[in-house]
Amino acid sequence: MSGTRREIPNDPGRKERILDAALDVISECGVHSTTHRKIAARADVPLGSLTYYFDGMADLLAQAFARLSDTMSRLYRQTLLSAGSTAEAEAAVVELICGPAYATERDMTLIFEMYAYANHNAAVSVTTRTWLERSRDSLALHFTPGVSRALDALIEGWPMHRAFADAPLDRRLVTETVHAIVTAGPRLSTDRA
Amino acid sequence: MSGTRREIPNDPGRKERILDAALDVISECGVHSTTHRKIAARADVPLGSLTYYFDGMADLLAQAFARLSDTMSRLYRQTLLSAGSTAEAEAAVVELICGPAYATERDMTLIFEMYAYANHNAAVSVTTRTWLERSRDSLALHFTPGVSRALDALIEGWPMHRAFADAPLDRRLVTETVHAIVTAGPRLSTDRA
DNA sequence: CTCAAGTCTGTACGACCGTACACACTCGTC
DNA sequence: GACGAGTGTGTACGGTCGTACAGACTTGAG
Repeated sequence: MSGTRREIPNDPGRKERILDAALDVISECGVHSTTHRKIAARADVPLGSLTYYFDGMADLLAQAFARLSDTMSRLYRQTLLSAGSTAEAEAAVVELICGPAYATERDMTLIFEMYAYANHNAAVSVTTRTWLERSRDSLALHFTPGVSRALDALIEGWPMHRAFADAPLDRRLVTETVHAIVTAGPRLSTDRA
Repeated sequence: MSGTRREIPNDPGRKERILDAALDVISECGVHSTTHRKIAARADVPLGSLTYYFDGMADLLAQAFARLSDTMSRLYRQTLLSAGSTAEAEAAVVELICGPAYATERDMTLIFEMYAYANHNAAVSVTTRTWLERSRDSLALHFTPGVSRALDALIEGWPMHRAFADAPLDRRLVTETVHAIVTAGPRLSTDRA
């Protein structure tokens, strides 16, 4: 408008492709052996692109994890939004814990990596905190704050065990545990939100 | 006995000091930026010692995490062994979730790092699996298998949230949730162990 | 003491990494 | 077509890393 074009990328969407490639590399190699070169190769972009779009490795990882967190939060919320009753919400929670849809092996690995890395990177730390808060907010659509907190802990902890156990989760046990917590709901104190 | 001495180290305990130093470095810097040199400096031993005692970085990390797992398992078991009744066992579980004794910031960070690294290292993967099994076995001293599994998930997941939340855990809520699960115990199926 | 056998270490090397930056390319404007 | 502002890239450099290894050191036996 003022004479010459501005800020018009030659290859739109490139940044996102790099972030997706980064998540792929992280899930396969772990943050500890993720490098610019591996990501560039995976995204099929030149090495220089990474320093062009991102301000160093820490920035790249932070944005990749932010993207992961966003994707997961959306899936999470959608799953709970689709529940029309408390009973359906309970089933949704069970699904989040047991179902392969929510926690693929890739996703679980990435979440582990994010939690670990968050302890050493301020930006990823707030991303993680935000993701946990959003989870709780989604649960709060159907449950009291106390129940939400308890279920959230369960949703975090149980797939974690599943990730390392050789046997699949016992769906009936999960269902009954969720129900026990929800049933105890009215008695669960909600000291602070 | 057969002529000359054998396998008598000049500096016994050195290996363990290196492993402790490694855990310090991991908790401070994360596996992703843990190096031989940082560990050597922290342990105040020459760089060459690390290659002398350990067969590469992966081996060093694996042994460090094995040491961590062992320490934690022992504390865990001791806490539950000291409970004389189901009520005391419940209190012990609450303590494990809320108490600062079990999950110091350093320990939580290390556990996160172990879980993340386990997905990329076979030896650490079995260490992690063993640690989870030992946790469940300790719980089984007081609870049915089903309840043990549910509580174990809670013990894993709740401190995880605590680690990133700004507010401390609501002890009353934890107590009541644990009680709800234990109370539901007889009804909790134990499909497979 | 002397002497091996075994324990340890200081140094150096090759590999790989992150990053900077000079240059090539693209495309709206004229 | 020519221009040039802004977009994107190939390469090369300094730095750090893991690791190998020649040799110094320790120690019990003779």
